[in-house]
Amino acid sequence: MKFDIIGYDKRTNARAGIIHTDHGDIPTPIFMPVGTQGSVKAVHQRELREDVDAKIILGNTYHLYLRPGLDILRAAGGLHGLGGWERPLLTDSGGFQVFSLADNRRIKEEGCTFRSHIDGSKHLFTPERVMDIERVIGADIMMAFDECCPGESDYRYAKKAMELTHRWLDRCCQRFGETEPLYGYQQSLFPIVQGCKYADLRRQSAEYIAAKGADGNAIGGLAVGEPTETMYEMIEVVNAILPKDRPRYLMGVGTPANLLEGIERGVDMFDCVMPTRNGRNGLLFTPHGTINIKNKKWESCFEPIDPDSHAECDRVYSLAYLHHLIRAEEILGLQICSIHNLTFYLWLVGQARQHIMAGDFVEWKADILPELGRRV
RNA sequence: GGGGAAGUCGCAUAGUGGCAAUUGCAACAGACUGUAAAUCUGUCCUCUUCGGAGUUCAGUGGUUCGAGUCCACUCUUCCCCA
Repeated sequence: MKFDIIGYDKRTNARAGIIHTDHGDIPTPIFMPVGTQGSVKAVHQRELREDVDAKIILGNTYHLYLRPGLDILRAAGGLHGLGGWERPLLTDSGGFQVFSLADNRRIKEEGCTFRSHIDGSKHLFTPERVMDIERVIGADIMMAFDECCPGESDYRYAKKAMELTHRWLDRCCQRFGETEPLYGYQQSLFPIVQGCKYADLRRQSAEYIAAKGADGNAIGGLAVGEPTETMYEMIEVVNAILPKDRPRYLMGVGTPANLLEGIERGVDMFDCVMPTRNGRNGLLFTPHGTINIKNKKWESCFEPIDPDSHAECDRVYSLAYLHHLIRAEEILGLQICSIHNLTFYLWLVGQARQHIMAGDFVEWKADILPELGRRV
C-alpha cells in the first residue's frame, strides 16, 4: 500500500491524497461505508459502485468470524471472493465489540473472551488470533486488536486500557510480520491510538503507534460518550504526532460536521454506521441539514429527494413517496434512505477534497458547516 | 314478530364495587457515531405555573361512603329462529 498526498490546505491541516491498494485507488479524504457482516445494510453492490461510488467498505472480524466462519471465508477466497466486491476492503478487528458487547466479554492480558451474541458460545480473541482471522478475511487494510474504552472512563482505567492496547499491538505486529496474505495481494496493518479523553495519554499512545512505522494509523476510542469538543481536541493532539506521510483514520466517526472538523485537523479516512443506521431509521442527511422523513410535513412534498444527486434514486423518487414507503415499512424505503445518505457522505468528502485542492477549503467549510446541523 | 349477545379515550381490546382506566395498532415527536439496531424512547381525554386540576366508560335515572363495574328504562349494533 502506498499513500500519495496531492494537495495541502495552507491554512489548516487538511490534505488530499490517494491511497493505492491492490484493489484500486482510494481518494482521500474518504468516507468508508460500514458493512459489518459483509453487507452494507440495504445497499446493493451495484448501487454502492454506481450511485454511492464507495471506494472502500468495511467488514467486521468478530461478526464474520462467527458467521459465516473461517472455513467458508477461506474457501471463498476471503471476503472479496465471498461477496464479489472487487474494490478495497477494511476489516475492523473486533476491538469495538470489546466495547459494545461489554456484558458478554472478559478482558485479560492474553486476550478477550466473548460470548457469541448469536448462540452464547464462548470464544477467545487474542491479538494473534485476530491477525490470523483478518488474514483469512483478506481485507486490504487490517485493524489491530485494541481495547476501546468508554468515553467516561476514569484516568486509571483509560491508562490501563491504553497500555494493554499497546502490548496487544506489539503482538499484532509480530504475528502480522510472521504471516503472509492468503490470496495473492497485499494487506496493511493499521495500529490504533487509544487514551480516551486524556491528552497526555493520547500523546503517549500516538508516539507509541507512530513508532511502529505502519502503512497507516488509526485514532480509536472517540465518539464513545465524550463531548464533541473533547473529541476535536484529542484529534489535534494525536495528529500533531502521527506521521504526516501516512493516512490517518478516525474510527467510527461520525456526523457530517464531525467529518469536516476531522478533515480540517488532518484526518484522511472515516467510517461510521450513522448514514446507514440513521437512514434505516428515517433520517436523511442533506447539504441543508437533516430531514426526519417520518414527519407528517413530508406527506405531500412531491419534490425529488435531491435533483442534483449522483444517485438515481434521489432524482427519481419524491420525498412524499419516501415518506410513504417508510411509514408503510416497505423495504425500498430503507434502501433509498441508505443510498441517499451514503451518496451524500461520499459527496461531502469529495467536495472537501476538491476544495482542499482548489485552496478554498476554509471558506467552503465555513459556508456549509452551519447548514449541516440544521433540522429541515 | 320471538329469542340471545353486546356498546370503554381514532380502531381493536382489558376491566365483575376503590379507576383517568390494561394492552396492541394507528397517530405525533425524539434518539441513533470502528452496527447484537428495518431499532429504541417519549407523548397520546382536556387544561396545567408539571405540583396538580377538571371532565370521562352509549343515554337517563337509581342503589352505594364510593359505579366502567350493580338495578331500571331508553337508544344503537350484531347473531339465531320465524
